[in-house]
Amino acid sequence: MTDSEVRVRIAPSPTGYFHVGTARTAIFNWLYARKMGGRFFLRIEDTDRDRSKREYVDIVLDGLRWLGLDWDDEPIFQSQRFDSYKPVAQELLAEGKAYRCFCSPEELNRKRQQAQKEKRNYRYDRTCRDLTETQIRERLDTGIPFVVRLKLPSTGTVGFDDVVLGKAQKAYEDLDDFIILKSDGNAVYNFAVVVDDHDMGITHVIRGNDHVANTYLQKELYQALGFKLPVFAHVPLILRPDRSKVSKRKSDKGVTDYQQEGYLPETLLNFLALLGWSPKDDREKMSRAELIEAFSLEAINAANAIFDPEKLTWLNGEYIRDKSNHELAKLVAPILIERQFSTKYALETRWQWFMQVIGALKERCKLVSEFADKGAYFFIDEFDYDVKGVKKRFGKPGVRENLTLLYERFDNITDFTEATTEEALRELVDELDCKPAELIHPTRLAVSGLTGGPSLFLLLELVGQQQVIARMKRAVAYIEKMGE
RNA sequence: GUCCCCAUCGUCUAGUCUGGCCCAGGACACCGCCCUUUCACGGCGGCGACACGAGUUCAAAUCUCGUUGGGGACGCCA
Repeated sequence: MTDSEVRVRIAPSPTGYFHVGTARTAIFNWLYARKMGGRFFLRIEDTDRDRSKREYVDIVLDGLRWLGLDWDDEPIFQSQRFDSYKPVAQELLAEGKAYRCFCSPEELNRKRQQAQKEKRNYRYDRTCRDLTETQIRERLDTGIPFVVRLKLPSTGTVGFDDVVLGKAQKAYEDLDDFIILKSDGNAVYNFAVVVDDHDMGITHVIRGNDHVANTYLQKELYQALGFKLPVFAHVPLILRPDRSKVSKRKSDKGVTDYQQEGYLPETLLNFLALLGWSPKDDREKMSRAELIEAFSLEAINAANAIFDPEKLTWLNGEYIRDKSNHELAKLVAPILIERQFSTKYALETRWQWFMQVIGALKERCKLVSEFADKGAYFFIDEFDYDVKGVKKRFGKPGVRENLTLLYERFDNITDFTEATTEEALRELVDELDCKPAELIHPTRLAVSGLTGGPSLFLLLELVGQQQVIARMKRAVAYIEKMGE
């Protein structure tokens, strides 16, 4: 690694859910690395065995891959670095910058509750900070478990420069001699992060602003250890419409959910990149390359942002319309197969037709899954009629007769196309001396079950002569039954 | 509760650092109109914000202070 090289990382903890906030932080880190010609690393923070499961790691990895956020080198697992922390803590202990604390969790808890009761702000009272050598020996010999705490000054302030927030500072009085090593000898998050970031040569720490409180503590560690301080950039949080933090517990959607619902990776990448950051011009739709080109840490906002699902959906519609029919067909096929609307074989043998169907539906779909929702009738014959549509289109007098006359004409067409079906319908319109709409709407409902959709004549051609006639007959029978 | 951070349309934001070009620009959503066999797409137009109060200044969305509101952190979790 060279001195000038930018090295950033995303450090997710695998909880079985790929948080949009994590994804957005990953995007910012990735964009910055790619923009600066630097390196983007992945570090899995899996030291909490209770919560971290192996298969959960894949959820994060798959999500990152799906978004196209390629990371450099192999991911680093914090759980495999357990041994790296202890020696560093020993060093701190030896230098008198840290000390052993023999206070029991119960005792601490009691004090914490007491403080809360008295409405005081709780801080560790530093009971063990000035234990003599012999006192420490005694306790060690008795086998009392201990944690290691970092010594902090009691007066003055800590501060750091943040690219997003500017200067942030806090009084030492509000800070604790925090624990760096648990009684089981393992590192606590704030300690592990500093050691890891240093060992990985991280130059820029770009993370959510829910970490600013940690940063003051971590800065103390950097100083005690003589490590070079990285550049900090605390990015705003993503909030739900009710302004609270997006979370799995509130059953908010994760990246995986958006993927499954039919959102495109380029949509999510683009949308998330624009939450808390802006290119400073009017661009809303930006490609990967444009995002990299325009990105800068300085342009990141300090204010938290609310996730607007409607805007996300709009953007997705934009991206869908940009895609070729072939690309979309490839994305829609698995959904059709999964819903048993079609089979792989059937789609492959009618690929040209399938692409036409996709083309007909394209500007009406904002989600990939909508092609299956709104175009089911292209693949299956059994569908219900839209309830409102039935009232409006099948309820009028003469509809049954007109539909009958029309399908008879359709039956006589030798080359059943968009043009010939239109010709046949318009001819009948002339003879009946009615409005085109009087035939068009009931026919659409009969053939598709819906009141809206692609141009009727294109729709007829794509559904095919036999199906069209069969469905119109079915509709006539249905209307007859209605009348009874 | 304590500490920290934040504050422009309902939402995402430009403008704030480097006061005047801003009676505030764009986008989503919403509402109209146009296109049209429907639904969409597209085009055009509309609605809609500088949280409040002081101060500094010839001039404040922009600077300062306060108030209010919102968020976050307060674990031998990460």
